[in-house]
Amino acid sequence: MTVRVADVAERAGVSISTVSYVLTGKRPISARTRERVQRAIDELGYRPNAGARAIRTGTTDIIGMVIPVAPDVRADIQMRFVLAVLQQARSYGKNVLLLTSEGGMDEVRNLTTSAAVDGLVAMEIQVHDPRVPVLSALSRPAVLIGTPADPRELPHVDFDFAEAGAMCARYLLDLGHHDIGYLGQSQQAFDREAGYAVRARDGALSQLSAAGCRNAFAPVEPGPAGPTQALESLLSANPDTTGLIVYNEHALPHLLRRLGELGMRVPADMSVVTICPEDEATSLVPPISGVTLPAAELGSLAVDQLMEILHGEVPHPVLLRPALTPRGSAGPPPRSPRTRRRRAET
Amino acid sequence: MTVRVADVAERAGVSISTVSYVLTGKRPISARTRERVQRAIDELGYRPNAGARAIRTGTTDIIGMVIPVAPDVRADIQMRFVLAVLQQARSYGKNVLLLTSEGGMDEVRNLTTSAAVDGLVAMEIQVHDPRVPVLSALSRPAVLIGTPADPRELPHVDFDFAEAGAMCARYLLDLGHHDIGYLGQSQQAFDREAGYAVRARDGALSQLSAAGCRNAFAPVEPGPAGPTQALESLLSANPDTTGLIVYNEHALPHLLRRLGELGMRVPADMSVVTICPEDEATSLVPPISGVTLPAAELGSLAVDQLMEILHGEVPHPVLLRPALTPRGSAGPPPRSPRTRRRRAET
DNA sequence: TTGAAAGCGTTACCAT
DNA sequence: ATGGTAACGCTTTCAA
Repeated sequence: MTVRVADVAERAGVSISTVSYVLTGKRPISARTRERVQRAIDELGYRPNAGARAIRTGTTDIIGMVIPVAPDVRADIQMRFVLAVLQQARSYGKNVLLLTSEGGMDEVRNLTTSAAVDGLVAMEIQVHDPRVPVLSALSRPAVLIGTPADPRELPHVDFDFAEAGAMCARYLLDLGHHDIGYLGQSQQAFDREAGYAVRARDGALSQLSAAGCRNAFAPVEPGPAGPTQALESLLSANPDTTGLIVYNEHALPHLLRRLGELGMRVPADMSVVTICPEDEATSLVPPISGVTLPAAELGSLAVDQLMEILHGEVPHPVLLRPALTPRGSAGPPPRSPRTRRRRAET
Repeated sequence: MTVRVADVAERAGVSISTVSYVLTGKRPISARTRERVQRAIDELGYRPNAGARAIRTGTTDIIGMVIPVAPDVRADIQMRFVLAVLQQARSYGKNVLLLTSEGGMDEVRNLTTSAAVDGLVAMEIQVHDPRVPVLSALSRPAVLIGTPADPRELPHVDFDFAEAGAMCARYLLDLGHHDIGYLGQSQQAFDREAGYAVRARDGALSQLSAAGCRNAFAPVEPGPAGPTQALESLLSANPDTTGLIVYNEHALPHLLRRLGELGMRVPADMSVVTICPEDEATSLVPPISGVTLPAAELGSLAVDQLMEILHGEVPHPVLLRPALTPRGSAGPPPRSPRTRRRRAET
């Protein structure tokens, strides 16, 4: 039924170990022998048994990817990370086992202790993440996508969300805006201190405060009403708001619709900048200026870093620098705020 | 370094086999012995080595999930299937290895032949899918999410997309519409004959034709312009169109915005029904009536079916029946088509 | 109710 | 350049 090395060896007329060495390439084999073995392998359709190999080498060529299933995490954003990790893993000949951290880290611990995975990549890291101490106590390396409070705790790759937020703020400030609102992730995300959510907000708000400018912040709840409510909250805190920083992919379409309903044109009456993946920003009407979230790159780098560690190297921490791409959704503030408000209220 | 059964046995003062039997529960163990062994396991933090177990039992407790990476497949829809499969697999104590079928099925074949997975779930099945013969030739069972041309080829679970399309059509027909357009998936999806895309469209269009009603079809390309162009194409084919069937999640927000720009109110001037996951439909403004796509249920059922097969049972094919939920986005057609068109053209 | 020992299919050390 | 064989950690048959 199942083809083993012994079958290949017999057919090729060589010893078992020779077949193994042909497979691993760990010692020189004469061209003729290799060719004969290869033919036997092809003819028999032989593939080395994964379990047997794992037990000998202590390696499974499987990377575990720990994803949370928080209901407020946008599935498509999450999928970008997963696909990037998957693709990069495959480029190293590794496979990806998908793991949920809901219901505790027991499953992750089990799979690691049972040597089912060579290493781990974990995403959606919180500033004080209870999973981080668990991960660093494991016998296999783990790389975080995101930065925990103590950055020395585990190797990680991240995007400079604080600078991304600050960059959005400076962009609007440089355009002459003085009344700027920040629409962020859901309250839940802030409650659990999701790194990206808090750092982007703090980066933006501290930049705005430093410029002595009036500013307000509102989280955006999931659901169609969330963006509308959040916008309302910002406008009632400061009716003269002329610029919005939006870091919430779900919010953007609803926000733009709502602005339209209020008679506010983008960017004539309201400037909008965002932090989100490039294609999300360009697929909106109008396209939204902003900082590109390099989801795929982060996933890819996390795998690179894990592979370095597995090869015994000491990885360099990675913090990707943001860049802002203008797409025409932000301009100078309107001359007369009152005019704008009056029109909006009609 | 690594804790083995022998360590547990020694600590508990029993034999290796006793420890193993405590673990597998395959033979009666006295309460006292079991307790002692369990304590030793806990104290040592022992977990059975996955590779060693796999080599003995011929089972890895890993399910492979084959996903395509077609650029026109909505990532968030795909993620629903993946998460559902993941969650259901875990309820059986199984783990999920994520596999891409881009670049051929070699990887899938390798992992199966090397006994790395116990079985497979494959999604995004095309009517004539080159992956299906590969999957049915494997030594491990595979369950499809979707129906191939020859349904006997492999076990599968599916949603009755033809009936879903027909149901949308009948709903609009019953409301009195006679001029109905169908906005479908991307041309790519139709080119590769993605099961859901072609069956939903054919189900809807044949129902419309049977009712002797004028109808038109347009695929919707990805990108912000796609929905607008598709709508234009439908309206130029039949300017009197009063009802739209939309099976393209990406299209809905842009479509609604465009209808607004054209001065067409939903449902007063244009009725809209859709096939999509429930939360997508309810998170739109206005909420869109339509058939709920049971993505999570399909993923879950696929795993159930795979588990049945792995337990030696013969699975029953599953074809979920659609149901239409009214949400107010469809109503009777406007009295005078001309009036509507004139207003729209202003 | 428990123990001893024979494999499972591979890799890699020690030979030749 | 190639071959024999011990070992990896576990499950399970055979014995007691």
